[in-house]
Amino acid sequence: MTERFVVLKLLIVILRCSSLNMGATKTDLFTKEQNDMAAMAKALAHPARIAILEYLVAKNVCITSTFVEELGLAQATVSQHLKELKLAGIIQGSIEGTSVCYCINPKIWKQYKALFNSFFKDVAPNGQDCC
Amino acid sequence: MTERFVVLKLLIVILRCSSLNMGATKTDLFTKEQNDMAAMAKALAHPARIAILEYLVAKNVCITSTFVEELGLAQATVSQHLKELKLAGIIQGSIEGTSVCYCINPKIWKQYKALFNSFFKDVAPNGQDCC
DNA sequence: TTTAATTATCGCAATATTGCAATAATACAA
DNA sequence: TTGTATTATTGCAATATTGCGATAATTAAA
Repeated sequence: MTERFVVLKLLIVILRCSSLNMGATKTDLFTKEQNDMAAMAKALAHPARIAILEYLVAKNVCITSTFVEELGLAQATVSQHLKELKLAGIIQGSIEGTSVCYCINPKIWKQYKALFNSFFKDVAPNGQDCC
Repeated sequence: MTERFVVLKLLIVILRCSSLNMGATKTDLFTKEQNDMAAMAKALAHPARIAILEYLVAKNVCITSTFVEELGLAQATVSQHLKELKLAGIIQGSIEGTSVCYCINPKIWKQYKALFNSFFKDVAPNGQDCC
């Protein structure tokens, strides 16, 4: 009786989990705009990537080895963060000898700026309680 | 000879990993402002949380059960996302009977708006190559 | 062609996030 | 007090992210 119940529960768990993708974000529940907005935020969701972007905005260009010195992270780690930013489109790299020179992608940068700006619409400055 | 080498390598790995915090973000390498900016971005880095904020901006107030219907995620999952947004300070909840009524925290919302806006400084619209 | 310099990728371990069922906690009504 | 409705928390599994050593790939110089 109790045994049967346990077996049944186990089967349910197995069925549920074997239908896969457990633990991953359910992107299909949301609009493309919402998923894109979240993806943009994710690209900014690490202090190293914030630091990289701030540095590029201030200095215009920078090569990987300088980022490694500036950030204090291992070369492999920095390379990965740069890859993510490049994948998000917000920076671009051009090969310069044995180095790679990175800079902001101005077009995508402006898109980010515009989308974040329109996301943060003005809200009424109501009091402490909502309802 | 080879054996000694292997043992030494193992020891190095153990020492390195036992100094702990492996896999976690190295926040101490960055400024408070950079960590804060990344944390704000992280709060927005999920489509469900984007959807929640958009809904609140549009409708002003909303209770948990409505979010559950709107989002199509399980109640536990929605509750967790609301908790994260509350922890980030960007929303606030007030108990209304057996429900909890959520709304944007206008003060923090404006802070987010201002900080994202000042993060996306204007960049020169240079060409394809950086250097 | 060999060597040096620089960057990208692989493989692994640790931590973090996502999602949900089950259950606990809370507030109201009967 | 007991039951009902709603929300929060717990515990677990799956996936994602972070970090880095080792190594491969790429480019320029010798």
